[in-house]
Amino acid sequence: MDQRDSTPRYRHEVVATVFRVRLPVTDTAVPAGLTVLAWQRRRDPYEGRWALPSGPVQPTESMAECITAILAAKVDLDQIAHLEQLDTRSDPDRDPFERTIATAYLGLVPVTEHPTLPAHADWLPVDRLPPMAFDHADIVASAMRRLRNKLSYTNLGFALAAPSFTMAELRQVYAVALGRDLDATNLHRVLTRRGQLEPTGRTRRAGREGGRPAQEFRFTSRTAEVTDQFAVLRPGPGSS
Amino acid sequence: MDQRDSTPRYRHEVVATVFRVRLPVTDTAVPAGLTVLAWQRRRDPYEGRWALPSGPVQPTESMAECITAILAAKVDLDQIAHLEQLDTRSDPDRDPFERTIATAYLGLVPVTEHPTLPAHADWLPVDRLPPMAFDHADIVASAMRRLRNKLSYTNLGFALAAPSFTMAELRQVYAVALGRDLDATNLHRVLTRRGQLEPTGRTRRAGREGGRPAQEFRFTSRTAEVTDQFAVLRPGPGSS
DNA sequence: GCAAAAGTGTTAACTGTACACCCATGT
DNA sequence: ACATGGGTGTACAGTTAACACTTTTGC
Repeated sequence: MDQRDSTPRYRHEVVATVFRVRLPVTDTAVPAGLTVLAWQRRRDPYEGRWALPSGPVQPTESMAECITAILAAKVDLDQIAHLEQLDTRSDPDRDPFERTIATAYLGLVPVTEHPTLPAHADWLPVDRLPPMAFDHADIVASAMRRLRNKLSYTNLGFALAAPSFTMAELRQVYAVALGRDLDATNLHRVLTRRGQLEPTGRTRRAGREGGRPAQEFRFTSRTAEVTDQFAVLRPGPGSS
Repeated sequence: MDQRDSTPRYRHEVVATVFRVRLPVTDTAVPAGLTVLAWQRRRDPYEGRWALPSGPVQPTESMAECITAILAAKVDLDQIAHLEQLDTRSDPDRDPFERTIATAYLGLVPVTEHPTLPAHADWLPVDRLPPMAFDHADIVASAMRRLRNKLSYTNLGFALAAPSFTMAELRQVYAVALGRDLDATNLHRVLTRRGQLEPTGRTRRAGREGGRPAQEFRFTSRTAEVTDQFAVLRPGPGSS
């Protein structure tokens, strides 16, 4: 703050970690799992390696505008249901070409969206990532931790699920995103108690093998909200 | 990533939000409360206003090293018990002089430490902040939210409290940091169950007005750890 | 003995998991 | 009718807030 003119300048990038749930498809070898949007680099450094979408911040735009513009080049913007900032990486050697400070973002695309990707871009399974350029593998790992935590205490599920769904479908989405199975009954109870869920009134037709038709639900809000106060040291129920 | 040579460069700063609990002192007008380290600017922009410690990232250092160096100029480094990154601000107009991207950090100093501050620096009460330079008031607000949340589900209390303390003292520290009162009994139970607390074996002498002598406690760990898994959608106790 | 402060125990509320059971539909 | 899957209810465990009660000290 004191030597304003002798201050060094740096390249500053934003890096997008966009997740999408891939559901299991019956009679298919395509594995279910969480996937992340990436593209294969066609120049040095790290030519041939997979990398997250990224790009430099332009002089008149904020990082939020920048990440938006970068994602617009890969997918349809309406398909990004949630976007939030993660941490900023500043290791001087993280870019072998020139020092670059990078701010990571977390983006979420609902299962129902199927963006037409440009060439050299694809959805990679997070549990079997190929070698990634720069520190991008580490960025994916930290974005995943953030997503899994936030699924627990926020309504972030809305950004992964379809606009309307049955509880069985929602359970599948959560199971894939969390990387473990969970009980649809209890998921319903928890989300309902928090006021995250409401029935659409419609009902699905039963499958070809019979079974009771499922109710259709939707999330009450489609913007990010904290719906569960952290577990402890909270004021009692009486003091709200 | 594509136009490597036409990429613009920016000043990049780190900004420190260092909190310290000020306990109530009997027979004194000094108000108890959470305080934040700041200094009064002596040059434009925002001459005369209060600002958080900040400074530009140097070419060969990471931001972590940079924030450390900046704080070393204000306080003793051993006195910073915890330091973590917050969000990064990129509004093109946040610095009227020249575009500057800034990464905020959260630092914590225990109540027992009384750093000798340089001239024009002071601890400001967060609930009665004077007008601040740049977006620093907003940074303080977001740092406070982070601190208060983390006190609930991590062992971060160790960074605010003394090395050893009675439960009454610890309750005071938490009450000031959280901005509301809480029960020493329950605080003890919660922290003990999580394994955050252990008795030192020593015991304090009673006050001059009598009363049972207090046990002395300390935190079992003095590095940041998440001690409470988020409340929900967790695997059951049986599946661990 | 009495007041003051620390520590213990008890109760009630809330939240989440596990699981048995009932319900609606297609064949 | 019966298999299939959706939905409801119940039991249980874990965690926390609230608060009365006991213990230990100084005066």
